[in-house]
Amino acid sequence: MGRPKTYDPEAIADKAMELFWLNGYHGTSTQDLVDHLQINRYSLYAEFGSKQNLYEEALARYELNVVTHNLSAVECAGAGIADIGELFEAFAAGARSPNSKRGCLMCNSAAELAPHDPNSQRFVEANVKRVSRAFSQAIKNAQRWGEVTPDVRAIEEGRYLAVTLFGFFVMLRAQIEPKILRGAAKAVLRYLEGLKS
Amino acid sequence: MGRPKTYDPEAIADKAMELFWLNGYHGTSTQDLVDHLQINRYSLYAEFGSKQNLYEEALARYELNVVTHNLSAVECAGAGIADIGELFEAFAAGARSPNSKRGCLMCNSAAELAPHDPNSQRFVEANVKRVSRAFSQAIKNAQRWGEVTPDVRAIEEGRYLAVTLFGFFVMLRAQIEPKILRGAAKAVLRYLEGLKS
DNA sequence: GCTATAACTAACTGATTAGTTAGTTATATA
DNA sequence: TATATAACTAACTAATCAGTTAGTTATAGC
Repeated sequence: MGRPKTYDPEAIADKAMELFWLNGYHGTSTQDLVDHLQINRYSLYAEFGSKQNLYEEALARYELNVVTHNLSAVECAGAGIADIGELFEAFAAGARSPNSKRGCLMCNSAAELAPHDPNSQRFVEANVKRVSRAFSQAIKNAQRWGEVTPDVRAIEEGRYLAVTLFGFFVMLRAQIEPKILRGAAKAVLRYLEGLKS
Repeated sequence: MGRPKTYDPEAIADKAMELFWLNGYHGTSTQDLVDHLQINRYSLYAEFGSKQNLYEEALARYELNVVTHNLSAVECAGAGIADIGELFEAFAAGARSPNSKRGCLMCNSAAELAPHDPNSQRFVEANVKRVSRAFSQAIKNAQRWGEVTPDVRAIEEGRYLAVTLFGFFVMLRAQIEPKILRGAAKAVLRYLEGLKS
């Protein structure tokens, strides 16, 4: 009963995610949200409670949708070294493209909010662990079928690749010259080759 | 002539740098600056013009003092592979230490302001290039005295290391579990060893 | 069609934002 | 010691911040 909502809560959260992703938490005002989301101020607060809460909703949806999409090839059961390399090449290829300056919402949140907001910190840390595990799992896969030598420490290498990926995200967001990322990606590929022998 | 300043402009800029470093640009209000710097509101604006201007002053001083200090071992003429490794080990060792959550001001600026502020972007890009060059120069040094094989592409590897270092900074700022950075640092050391053969 | 319910509109709150200004005070020079 | 100069204090501005509220409207169930 009662008047039905004229908005779709998930669609609103997705649009909020886009705004926070591009402009950051402090760089996105509630007025920006009201202006760009198809929702009025009252309903925004009735639905999400606070700006902070909506931001956390955005982080959750980013993890669920964007990260899952970006990591799909590396997280799949048959992932190997080539899939890791292609991930880095793809991000390097996107340098200074229209959407690249959004970087990664988790990375942006790490720099802007994580040191002062425990909730954001947990989201970021969970994301880092997920990415680390995805990489190390892909390396373990490659070890299982003999592509990578058994002496390689998959967990440490996975953490290393995760940290490096966050470095790529920072470069994308700062619109650093593409040649920097292309050079870095080439080095990543050679490093990955080195795991094989 | 006229009444003398009761403050030291450089000391004020340094304190501003500390605040921006810890809390970010949007996270530091002019009131915060007035409260924590030994300067009154009028003089703050008379001396620095605007918050934005003071922030750029802070970036410049960070580059001049902090970055120069952190890179000193790698930028010196006799730097080699060991100096690069020690740099990463030192940052990894600082994970979750009191000051580590400041991360790196250039990295924080990259995530918060660079995509929307051309001036900040230039500071960040210049810093990335400086760090890249420092690493590649150290690799070239090592090649000159035969520590590193001549086929290693020093420039690309330097860019790679710079990107990875920014990844470390993000992890420090987000207070990620120390074991992640320790694992990553170990992998960096093995990677550096790999340059030798 | 009546009524309970919940979402709507739009104006509002007090706090905080970056930045300014009028009037006061301290010093170097003459 | 008189004066020009520049930094000081403290109150002020208009805009914006996140969040609230009173009154209106649309719908589902009866």
